[in-house]
Amino acid sequence: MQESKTFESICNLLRNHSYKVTHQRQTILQTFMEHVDRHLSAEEVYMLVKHRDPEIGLATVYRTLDILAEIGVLLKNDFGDGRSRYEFSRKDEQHHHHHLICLHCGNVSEFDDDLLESLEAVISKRTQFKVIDHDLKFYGYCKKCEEAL
Amino acid sequence: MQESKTFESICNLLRNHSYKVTHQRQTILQTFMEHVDRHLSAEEVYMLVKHRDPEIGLATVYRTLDILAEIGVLLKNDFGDGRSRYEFSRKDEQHHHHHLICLHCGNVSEFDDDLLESLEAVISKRTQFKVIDHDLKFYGYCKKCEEAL
DNA sequence: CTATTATATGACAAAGAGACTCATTTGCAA
DNA sequence: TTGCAAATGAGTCTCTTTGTCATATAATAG
Ligand SMILES: [Mn+2]
Ligand SMILES: [Mn+2]
Ligand SMILES: [Zn+2]
Ligand SMILES: [Zn+2]
Repeated sequence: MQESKTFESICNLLRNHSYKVTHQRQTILQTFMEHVDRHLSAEEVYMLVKHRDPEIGLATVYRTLDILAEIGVLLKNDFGDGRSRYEFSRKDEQHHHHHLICLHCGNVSEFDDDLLESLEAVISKRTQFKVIDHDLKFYGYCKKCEEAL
Repeated sequence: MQESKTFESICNLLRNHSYKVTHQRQTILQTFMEHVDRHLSAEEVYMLVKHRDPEIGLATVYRTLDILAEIGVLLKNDFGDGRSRYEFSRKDEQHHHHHLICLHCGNVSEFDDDLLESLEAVISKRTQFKVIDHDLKFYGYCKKCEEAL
């Protein structure tokens, strides 16, 4: 049974992993939940969070994002811009979506597809490599930038 | 007509892009050609190069690798270990291979497949995104590590 | 072959993301 | 309410990569 990721369920998830549900972690989580569709960096989260509670430190943001990724609430991405970017992990996706990264404006959009599952099987069969996960990114130009050129 | 990537042809490629063929660039290139199958970081190249010419500076290695990637001689990869890794670009591959990264020992192996070409076409059709390039990595365990666990 | 000059180089400093340190604070279980 | 392990914030530190600049050197013209 797949538990839906409400604020409360995530707090419980923290407790189940014996992490304390601190005021700071709640604020960071709440802030993140208001930007479900975005791919935020630690610094960006820090800025958003500071608006709600200026006392929170950057190190705490880094630590909290790490923990949320570790317990499966967030996904940590690397889009090649020199900083990690986090997004809310959808409750209903067994294997995650792919990313379309615009080489001009940096905008990140998404693409769903399960073709990679079969490719993982091919790899495990053809090579001696046991595949656990994959990461697929497409680089190109978004509609807006393509039209502007 | 595909020119084969000999040492001389790459020197000419540098000249054609109005880059000077300096002693340092030749040494770095020669060193790289002795490790065709590896995915070297700038620091690793620096160490190998220092053996042949201890006078070469790290900044020059960084700059040279950048240039060689820019003119298509090298490919710049990010395997998530916090540093860029370069490899010789094969003359005969229109679209590059994928990488299998071991989560235990960090070893990188390769996998050839052209399934992604068709996926790029699907994306360009289904979304408004103009795909230029892609990057596919698989994470898991290499034969050696899988057996040892 | 020599002079000219734009480019390249090496040493060093600096930037930027993120991890580490440690004194102080706080969640939470007893 | 108390006790204490865990968490926090401020600052320091590490590491990769880029920037600066005085000096050196390919490439080119004469
Ligand atoms: Mn996403
Ligand atoms: Mn490779
Ligand atoms: Zn764009
Ligand atoms: Zn391994």
